[in-house]
Amino acid sequence: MGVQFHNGNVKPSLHAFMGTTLPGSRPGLGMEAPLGIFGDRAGDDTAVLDAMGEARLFDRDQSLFAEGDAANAVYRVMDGLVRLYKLLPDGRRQIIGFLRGGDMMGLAAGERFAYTAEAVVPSTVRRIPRARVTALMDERPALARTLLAAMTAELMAAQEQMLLLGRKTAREKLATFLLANDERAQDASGRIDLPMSRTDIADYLGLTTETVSREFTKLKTARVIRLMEGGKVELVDRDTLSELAECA
Amino acid sequence: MGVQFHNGNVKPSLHAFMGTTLPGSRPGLGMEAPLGIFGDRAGDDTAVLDAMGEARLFDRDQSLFAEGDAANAVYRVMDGLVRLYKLLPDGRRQIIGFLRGGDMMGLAAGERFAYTAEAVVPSTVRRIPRARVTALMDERPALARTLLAAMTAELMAAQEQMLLLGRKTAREKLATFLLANDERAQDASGRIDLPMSRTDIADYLGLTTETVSREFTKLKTARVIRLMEGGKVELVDRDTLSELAECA
DNA sequence: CGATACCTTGACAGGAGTCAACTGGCGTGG
DNA sequence: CCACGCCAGTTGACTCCTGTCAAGGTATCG
Repeated sequence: MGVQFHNGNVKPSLHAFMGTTLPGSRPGLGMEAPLGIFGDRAGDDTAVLDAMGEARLFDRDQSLFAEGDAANAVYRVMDGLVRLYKLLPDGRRQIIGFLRGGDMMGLAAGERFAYTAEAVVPSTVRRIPRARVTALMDERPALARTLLAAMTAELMAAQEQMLLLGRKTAREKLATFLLANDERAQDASGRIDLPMSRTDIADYLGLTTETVSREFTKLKTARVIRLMEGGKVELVDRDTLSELAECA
Repeated sequence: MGVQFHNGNVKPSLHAFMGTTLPGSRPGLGMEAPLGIFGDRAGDDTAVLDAMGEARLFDRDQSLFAEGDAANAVYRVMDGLVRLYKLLPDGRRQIIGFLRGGDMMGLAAGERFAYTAEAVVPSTVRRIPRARVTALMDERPALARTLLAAMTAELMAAQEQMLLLGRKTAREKLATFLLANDERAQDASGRIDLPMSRTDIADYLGLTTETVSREFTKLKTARVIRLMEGGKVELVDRDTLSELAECA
């Protein structure tokens, strides 16, 4: 008995993670800012931010900050991969985003962080004190617009993720995840680099490790993807994957 | 056999919906802006916004705009209740937020809206062209900060909702929902006004109508809540409800 | 090369979904 | 005014997708 697939429409997939990629910075790495209310005049204000703060290397599983810590700074991932997550009292974990090079975090926080940030692999992260950011906004009002555009993108991604978590099946979730990463994490040979564990993926998609593993296997058996060494994935049949993702 | 409850910690619940309540405006109705990076100098810039645009009455189930429409304006709910939702091609629906008086929407949009907005009950909504907002931001740079604070609150609520959708059980979801509304939708007698249907609640919590109804019944049988006429709910035992919500 | 962590696979269980019937309120129209 | 139809809500019976528990495989690393 082969894997049975639903029918569905082929549509562009969601493309953004929770991380705020500043438009105009790191061309080719960051996602494009939506051409909305704030994005129309986004300059390269981020070049200023990049020169600020100190870059630091975080080891695998080392935390940048924890839920409840005072939110005194914003962070910018230069290289590597960072996970953001929230916990329930009994230990259930929901990953709310993965951040890659060029992404920012910590902008959307109150006095204290509402989530924990950890390096998935050794990662270089720049820490920028909040006072610096506010001061810079005073100097350059355009920066506020840039940040608004970045937060817009982040919020839209969050809404897309709510649709996924609330209404998609396990298979649709994984297919959506793979296609989202197809746009963000392709290496030179067109393969997707997924350095995070099955548990991480499960906690991001609202599933268990076992279910993620089973769905990976089914996609592999159906020749839709190929699992390569080093956690890389090759998308063999993107059309089928798009159908499976049920993207709006 | 009575309803069996889990044990858990009593913690403050999530309190915000997807709507962006502008801090400083409509005291007592809007939620407080987090005292974060942008909120520290949020003035009453929103008074200016309130004077702009035209207020209009929308009937029950009438849409303000649909997913895919050009995002030419932002909207502010003056009175009533509005639902925001996304659809999958096959009709599955995820409500990403309910907006009450004082809430804004449409700030976080690209060229086109990524969700549909509909009045749940007859609602008065102010429509403010985007050009007005951008112009006003040029005049008053502080407005950008206010908007950033508002979007921060919205994003934090979205992340809390991701935790709910991805990791909470049906009972925990409903308990969380009731407590969230306890802070937002209390009437004079301390009861919660829930004008939306069971289907709306289900689509907001990632459940089905039947499951929502069953959990309501269980809470009622356990004397934790009382279902009143007119869609009102009285929270009899908030402590138990907090335990059930498993809020972090 | 052994220890450990991660992944995969199998067997089984259970929570939520599906399908269906029944109830009650409400508006409409005979 | 009351009957009817309609819709939302509730409840029951049953299904099934995903979770749980457990075992075995494989890669990594000291």
